[in-house]
Amino acid sequence: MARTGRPRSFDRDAALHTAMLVFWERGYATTSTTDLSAAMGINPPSLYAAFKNKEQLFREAIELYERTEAESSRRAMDEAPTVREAVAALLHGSVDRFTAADRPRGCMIVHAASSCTTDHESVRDFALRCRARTKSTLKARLDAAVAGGELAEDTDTDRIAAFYTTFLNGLSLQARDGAERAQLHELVDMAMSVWSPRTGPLVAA
Amino acid sequence: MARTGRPRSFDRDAALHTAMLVFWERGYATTSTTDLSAAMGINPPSLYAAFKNKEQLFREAIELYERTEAESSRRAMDEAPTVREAVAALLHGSVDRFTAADRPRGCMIVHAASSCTTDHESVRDFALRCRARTKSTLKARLDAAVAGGELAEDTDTDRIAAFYTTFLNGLSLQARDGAERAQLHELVDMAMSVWSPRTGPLVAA
DNA sequence: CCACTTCTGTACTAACCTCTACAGAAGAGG
DNA sequence: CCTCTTCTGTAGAGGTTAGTACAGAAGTGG
Repeated sequence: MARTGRPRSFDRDAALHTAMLVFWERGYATTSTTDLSAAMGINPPSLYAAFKNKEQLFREAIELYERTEAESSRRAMDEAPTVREAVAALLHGSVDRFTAADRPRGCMIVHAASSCTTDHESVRDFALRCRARTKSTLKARLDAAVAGGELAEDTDTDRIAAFYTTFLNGLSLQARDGAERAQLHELVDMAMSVWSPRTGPLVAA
Repeated sequence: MARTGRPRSFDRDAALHTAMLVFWERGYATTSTTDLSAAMGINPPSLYAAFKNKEQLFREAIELYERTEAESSRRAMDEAPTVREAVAALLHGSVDRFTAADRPRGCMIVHAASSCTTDHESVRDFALRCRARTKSTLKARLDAAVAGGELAEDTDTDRIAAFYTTFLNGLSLQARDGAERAQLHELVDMAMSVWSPRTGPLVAA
């Protein structure tokens, strides 16, 4: 049945998208609801009616980010013919996203995490789980390659996933510090040189 | 001549050290002067008289951090007999510092940076310059190795320094997320496997 | 002892924070 | 048209922020 009552005067999805950009740019704790309501063009009561409160709005913004931004990395990985190309696609794709001209630099989730303190533990934990998901997605792709015979049976996929996740986080910080896109792509090439076909990345003793 | 007037009732250096730990743990924007004055055991007027304001206190805290923490990395690099060992010492030493039980996890400067927004541009720029210094210190060590014939003449020292700096920032985030010290050391070993003696790290096309 | 200087605690300001009460506006159903 | 529901803008409550005015305390120099 149709909803009764006065209809909402703004597009909820568009407003959420704007909120995502503001949080992405400024982090969680350092973004005020005044910033948000100004950027979204919505007065506080409407904002709270539509999104409950600042924390819920942030969670929805993160979920939107994962559905759009992070999903593109995931798809690039799935479409790559080899594991090595999958990892390269993840890293190079992320560099492109981290340095896109029309969006804030770096990864929203990496940035959000560091702007949270012990005061916002639930938000912090939420962001932490999101970051852990990136690593496990990568690990799953590596495990599939082991299962498919593309990587040696004894490959330490957890360690490799941790290595590239760590590097990826570093790239996000560099991007936020203003590093050139081309330089970041070069760094990805360097990180990929850890890789040797079939045996997977070399692991020093 | 001796200073006249009522003497200060607290140890300024000890108070600054405490402030450093609080900023390190909580970041800049997300630390309130109330947090600081409580942790330091000093009432606001004394705090402001001794350190001028929050921003100046933060700058002094960063400088103290650099003099103590960052300096230990620098010394480890200088004492290493080879470049490769110097880089390894920098990374392994940083991992130990990032996961020390009696201090906040990760790098204070990396953390501080992300907790700053456009509102605190002067603080942000200050932290940015500090991070750039880490890279140039590393680059200087690599350049010295080239000059001394330890690395090939055409080694791209800037790129190598950028690579390890990026990785180091990633390690700081992992440490803050609660990664095990042993695992981080393993990741460092992986990053070092990019290295091949004399020619320096392999750089893929 | 006294003047002078500097620090200390109390108590405060002005601005900002997240969030909301309330009255009126704008639609749907009858 | 009238009622009922839900949204909207104004305006502000209650708390926290960075920073300070002021009176008194605690030293030094004479």
